[in-house]
Amino acid sequence: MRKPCCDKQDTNKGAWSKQEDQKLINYIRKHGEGCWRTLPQAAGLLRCGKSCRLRWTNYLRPDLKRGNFAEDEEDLIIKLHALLGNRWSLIAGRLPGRTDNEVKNYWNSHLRRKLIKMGIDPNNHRLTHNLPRLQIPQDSGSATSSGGLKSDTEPHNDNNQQASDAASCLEDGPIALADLNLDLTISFPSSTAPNTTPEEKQKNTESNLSKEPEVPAASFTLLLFQ
DNA sequence: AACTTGTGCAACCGCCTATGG
DNA sequence: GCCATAGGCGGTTGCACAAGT
Repeated sequence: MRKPCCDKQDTNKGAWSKQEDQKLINYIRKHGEGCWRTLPQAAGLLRCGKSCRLRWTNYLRPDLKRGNFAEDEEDLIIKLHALLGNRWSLIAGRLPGRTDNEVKNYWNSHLRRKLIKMGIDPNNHRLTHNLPRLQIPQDSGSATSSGGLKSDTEPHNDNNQQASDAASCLEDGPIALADLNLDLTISFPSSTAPNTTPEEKQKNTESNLSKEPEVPAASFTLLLFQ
């Protein structure tokens, strides 16, 4: 039913060459972003529009930071992930110069492991029952779980001192998250009924967020750290 | 030196949503 | 309201390189 986004047999795949990059940069400098479907032909590229968009947004955009993530960026990613789950584009939206792909990769390759090492389940940001090294999950669903804010109750393991720096905001578990939720609920106009449950509030908050990604990063961050 | 395993990252795929006719 | 299309998103893959044996 749906047509492919491009004629696959006429397009290049795989890594981009310098010439291709240059063509794309030149074209976008001249004509700006947009109309990705027709862009490849107009720019003289044998790529599909999606590929061009991805290359531009993830790699060629001039405002990209690149390089290692700073500690405060790490913290912010962890906090936002606890709040938003795998909504990488939303998370990346709060990190100037970072792309969703970059954040996602960094999470999967660094932060997930880091949390696991500290004995924190990266999916729900709660302390795990056992000592970390005894239960490194093979996969834990490959971060497929939607959200990461499951409401399964988990006793707080007071003996586990390892959950510190990066996860410090989550030391109090659900309580800390609830505070964050409250802040966010206040920050966005919402039709939420006064006596909605925390879960409902969370849901509403999330849907507001996904509908209004243009909320200024600064105000969001401020609220987040209040 | 050769091989294996692990890691990081760019890119692709398929699905979902928004939009316009 | 329905349909087609473009754009966007998250999950996954594949490759290059590093580290370990």
